[in-house]
Amino acid sequence: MSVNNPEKVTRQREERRSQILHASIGIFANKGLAAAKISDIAEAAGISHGHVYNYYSSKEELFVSLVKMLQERYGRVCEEARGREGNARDKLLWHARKIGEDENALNGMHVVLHAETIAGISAEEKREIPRRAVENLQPIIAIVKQGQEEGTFREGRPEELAVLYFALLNGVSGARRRGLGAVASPDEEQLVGLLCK
Amino acid sequence: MSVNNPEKVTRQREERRSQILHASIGIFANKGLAAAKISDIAEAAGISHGHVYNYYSSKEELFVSLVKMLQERYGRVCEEARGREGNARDKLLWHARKIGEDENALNGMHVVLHAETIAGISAEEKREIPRRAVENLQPIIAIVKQGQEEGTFREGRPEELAVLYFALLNGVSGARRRGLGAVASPDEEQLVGLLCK
Amino acid sequence: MSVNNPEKVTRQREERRSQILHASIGIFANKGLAAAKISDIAEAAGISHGHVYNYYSSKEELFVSLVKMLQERYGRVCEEARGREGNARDKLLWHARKIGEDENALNGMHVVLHAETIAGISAEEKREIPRRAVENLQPIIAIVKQGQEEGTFREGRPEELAVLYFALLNGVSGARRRGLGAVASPDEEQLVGLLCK
Amino acid sequence: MSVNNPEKVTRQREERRSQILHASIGIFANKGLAAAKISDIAEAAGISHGHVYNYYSSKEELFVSLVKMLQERYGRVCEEARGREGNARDKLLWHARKIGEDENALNGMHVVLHAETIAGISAEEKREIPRRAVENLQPIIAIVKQGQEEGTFREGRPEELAVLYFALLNGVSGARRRGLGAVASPDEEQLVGLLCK
DNA sequence: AATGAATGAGGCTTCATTCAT
DNA sequence: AATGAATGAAGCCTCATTCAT
Repeated sequence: MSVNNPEKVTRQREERRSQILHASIGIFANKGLAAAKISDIAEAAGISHGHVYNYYSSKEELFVSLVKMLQERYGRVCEEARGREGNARDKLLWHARKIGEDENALNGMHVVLHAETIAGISAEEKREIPRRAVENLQPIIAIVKQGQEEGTFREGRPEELAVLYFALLNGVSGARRRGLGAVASPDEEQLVGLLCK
Repeated sequence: MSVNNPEKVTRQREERRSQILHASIGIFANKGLAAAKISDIAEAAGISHGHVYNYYSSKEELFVSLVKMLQERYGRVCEEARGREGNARDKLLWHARKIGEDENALNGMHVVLHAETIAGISAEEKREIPRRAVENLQPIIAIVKQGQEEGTFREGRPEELAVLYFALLNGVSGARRRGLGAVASPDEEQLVGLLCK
Repeated sequence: MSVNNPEKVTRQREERRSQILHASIGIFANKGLAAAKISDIAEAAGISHGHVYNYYSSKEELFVSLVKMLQERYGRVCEEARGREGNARDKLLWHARKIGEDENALNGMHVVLHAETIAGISAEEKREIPRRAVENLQPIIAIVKQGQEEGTFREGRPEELAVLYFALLNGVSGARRRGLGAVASPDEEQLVGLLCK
Repeated sequence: MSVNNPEKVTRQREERRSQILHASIGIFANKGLAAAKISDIAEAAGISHGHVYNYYSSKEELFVSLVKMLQERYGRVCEEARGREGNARDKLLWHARKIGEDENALNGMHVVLHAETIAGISAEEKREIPRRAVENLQPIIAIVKQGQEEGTFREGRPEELAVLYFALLNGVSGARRRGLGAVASPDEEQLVGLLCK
């Protein structure tokens, strides 16, 4: 069957690539690139370790593919937030909740944040990562501008507020990933509230 | 000399331990425990790789010692901030600047934040790390309480505001460590300002 | 094939373990645990050094497995000797010849004899080794008793004669392994003869 | 003082060499050449590890010196046994007891017996060791001949009986070094008795 | 003489990657 | 496609040896 249906073959191949990629998020997030073993990822994906190499030529390529996918996915969420109906506060709240409720997204941020400092990936890819990060910040900047125009957001350069928002998002997700969640786990409303007057 | 002066020998030994420890901060911060090579650290410390083992019995012990030292040092800064003269805003500003101006402190936060999720360290040490993290949060919580009493800080549970402050500190230091610093680099005044009305 | 036949896979795995174990006898006998290199053993087994670790988790585990196997095999020879038809002298002669003609058995005695004094193996295993050694002495003791009842063996506590026999077996095999074989190489008949009147 | 008395300096140097040599017997006997650490030996000798190298240029040289010393000492005991007054049985009994009561001598046999199979010593030294061993066997052979002439010893080639005696001596000392001593510990009278009618 | 800090060669072990099945 | 046996590069760690004091 698959022999006779090249389109289906391609689709199945894409699905398998995606399966491996998603299985690797938690592994990379918890262990980092160096400590993550291909066999860990294969096990999480439910395949043999050798089979991973039929889809990705190396651990680094898998990692870079993952980072790219995560950044693009995160970028789409940012774009979607900006494009929503309503005021800036609601947009940002929707964004924070969208990220906060998705464990993969939280883990993904973690993965991405460490990708740049990492050895073993090509220089070109290393340049792409912060470029996409800056690109992904634009919709947030736009939302902040809207909020300032609406008079609900704090004053200050929108870029800086956007970075602070991103820092909060990461910091809070990190705190949850660790022990501080037991002390206090601020919700998204508080988080977004900090940017408002 | 060293034969005749045991006190000096002990001190020199401590200095060498400290030298290795400090040399390792940047390495661990940039690469993580798994990717950091003992030979990297030895090189940064200006000694041979074998000599490291005259001071630390393993890479893991070195890492755990570093995390402990960094947490204690961070804890002292937090305590000192709380104990200072003046209002809560000034205390927190002093704290943020103290951390922000010290590259080792920033790198150190990064090291510590990833220590807990890491394999290869004893269960006991793993428990100690979040315990010390929570302990170190107490002075910040106290400052937040003071700020709320003074009427300058936002309302909300002090614990949650303290966690948000910590998240901001980390997030901003992380953003500086990476490419976002080029877009915008919020200063400490803005950072602390978010917690104020 | 291997995919479809789990029984065969298991058997092949056992065979490979056994292959490594047997290859290691000569290495350990000639060099001892500390001086024996995993790469020596791998080379003797005809595989790469890394592959050894797919079958044994460490050099020590391999060594302990070897000692255990050798003791059990030696024990079976002792049991078989006791269970044979005939008088005590013939039984012991058969035993001495069985051991003497098998280079692996001779090397094996050598390995086992040094296992107990060795560092780097677990306390439990260290206790097991002399226990099995004593257990393996029992059939010899029984043969000595029979010989004394038949009136052909020397008087004395059977345990002590059995230990003397064991000492002779080892000592003669050791002498052969070394230079004294050139001077004189007593045969099994002489060896067993010493225990007889 | 020592500056002014070169003879005394030489003597003290010899004493220190001897001290190290004797301290090393137990270490080498228990661990073997490869596993014995210079620091173990230095500790047993009560000096610093670096100081050992003021007396021996390498671990191998120390080991070879030890083996030589032990063989010569053993040779003197053999010679003395042969030269004693009395019948062969008493001579051999005296010999066995002399060796048996001296822990260093027992450990020493153990050291020597493994010296030949060991790597890391020069080819010339490797040839010397069995040569001295054969040389040391001569007095025992002479005693055996005397015993056969006296009619108290078993028949057979004297060389072979001497080798058997040596095997017994080693085997019994080995059994004592290990667990079999708990089962039975044949005394020298029994040991020598085996060679007699 | 005596110490122990320092070096680096070498062996153990892991795991990314390949490849026969 | 899928498996896992097999390889070997690379990093941890030990310890023989050197050397400044």
